[in-house]
Amino acid sequence: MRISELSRRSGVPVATIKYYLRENLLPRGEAVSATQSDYTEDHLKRLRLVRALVEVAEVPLGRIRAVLAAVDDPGLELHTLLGIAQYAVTPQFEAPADDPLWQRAERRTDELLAELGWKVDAASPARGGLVRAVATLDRLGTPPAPEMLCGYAEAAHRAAEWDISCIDPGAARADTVQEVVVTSALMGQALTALRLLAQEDESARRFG
Amino acid sequence: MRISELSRRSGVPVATIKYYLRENLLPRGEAVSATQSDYTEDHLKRLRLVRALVEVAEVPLGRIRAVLAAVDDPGLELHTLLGIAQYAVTPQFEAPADDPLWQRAERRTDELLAELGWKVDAASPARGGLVRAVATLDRLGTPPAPEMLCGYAEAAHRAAEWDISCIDPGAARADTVQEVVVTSALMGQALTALRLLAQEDESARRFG
DNA sequence: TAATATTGGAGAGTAGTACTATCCAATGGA
DNA sequence: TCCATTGGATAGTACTACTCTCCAATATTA
Repeated sequence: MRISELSRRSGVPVATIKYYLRENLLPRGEAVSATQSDYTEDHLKRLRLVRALVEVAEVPLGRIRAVLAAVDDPGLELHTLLGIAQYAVTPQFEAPADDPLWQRAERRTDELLAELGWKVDAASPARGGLVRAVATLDRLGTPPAPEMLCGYAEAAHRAAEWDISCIDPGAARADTVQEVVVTSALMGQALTALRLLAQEDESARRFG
Repeated sequence: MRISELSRRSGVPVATIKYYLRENLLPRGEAVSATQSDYTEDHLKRLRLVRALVEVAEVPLGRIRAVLAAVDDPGLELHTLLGIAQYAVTPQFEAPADDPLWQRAERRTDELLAELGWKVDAASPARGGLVRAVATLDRLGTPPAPEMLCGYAEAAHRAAEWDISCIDPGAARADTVQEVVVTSALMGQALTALRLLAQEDESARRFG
C-alpha cells in the first residue's frame, strides 16, 4: 500500500508518518520507484503500536525507539525484553546524593522487598520509582504505613501474575514480543484507571 | 523567611519560585517593604506539594493550579475533592465518534463495572481512561481477557481500600485535604512501580 | 556611610518534545 | 497531457516549564 492508504487506515497524518520514518520509528517501505514505496500490513501494525505508546501510554519517542529496537532484536530473551519494556515506560531521574530522607526510603523499600521475597535488580528503574514515591511522601509529612505498602504490594503482585501468565513462551516470538510490551504499558494504564474507579466507589460508599 | 531561605530549604531555584508566584501556584508572601516579603512554613509546605506533583506525579502545572484551588476551597466535601484530585491526575482526551471498536470497549467496561457493582460516574475521567486502554489493546489485536480485567479490578480495589481507609474524616481539614491529593497521586506511582517489580520477580521465576 | 548584595517585579529568552507546513523534482494515473 | 501524489529535506509551530536579564528599591556589611 502507499503512504496515503497507510495514513487513511491508521488515522495518522501523512506528515506524521514521514516524521516517524525520519526518526526511525517506522522502517521505510520497499522503494518501487523514485516517488513511491510499498508499505505492508507490518508497517500498519508497527504504526499502531507507536501511536498506542505515544497516545495512551505517553511514552516519549526516544524511549519508543529503544523499545522497538528490542522488539526487533531476535537474540533477546523474554525476561530481558520485559526489562527493556519496563525501562522504557519508567521515567528516569537521578537520586539525590546524601539525602537522609532518601536513604531512609531506600532502607524501607529494601526491607519491604526482602519481606516479600521479591528478587529484583537493585538498579531496576521501578525500584528507583518506588523509593522516590516513598521519599516524597515522607518529605510531605505523610510517610506510607508499612502495612499499606505491603497491601499495595499484594495488589501489585496479583496484577503482575496476570501479566506474566498471559505470556506464552512457546508462541511465535514476533507476536509474543509485542504482546509483552503492550501488556506492560497498557494494562498499567488500565490498573491506574481501575484504582481511581475503585476509589470513587469506595469514597461514595463511605462519604458520599 | 525571605525568598532565598525558601529556595534553600526547598531546593527550588529562586527564579522558579518567582515563576510559581506569577503563575499563582504559590501565594505571595506578606509584603514587609518594597523589596521584601515574608514567607511562612505554609509557603514551604505548598512549594513542596507543587514540586512533588510536578516531579514525581508529573502533573502539568495547569492541573496543579486546579488542584490547589480545590485544596483551598473550604466549602468542598471530601468526596468532591477526591474527584477533583483524580480529574487532575488523569490525562484528558476526547472519545472518537462512531468508532465500533471504541463502543465495544465501552460496553465491556460498563459490563465489568456492573459485575463489580461499582457505582461510578459515567463521565468519570478514569472510566474514559479504562475504555481507552481496552480499546487500544483491542486495536492492537490483544484484547484483555474478561477474567484478567476482573483480576486487575480486584487488585485495584485492594489498593483503593487502603487509600480510603487512610482518610480520617474527623481530622483537621487542611491536613486531610493535602493527604487525599498526595495519596491519590503518589501512591499511584508506588503501585505502578510495585507492579513492575512484581513482574520482574515473577518473570525471573518463570523464565530467568 | 559607602560598597555590595538581595529582593520583587516584569519581560524576554531558552530547551525539549512532537509534530506540521512548505517546497521540490520525479513520477503516476485519468 | 496535466494534475495529484510521493519521497525527501528543511523550516516553522505549539506547548510546557522553566531560566535569564534587567531595574530600581532596599538590606546588609565593611
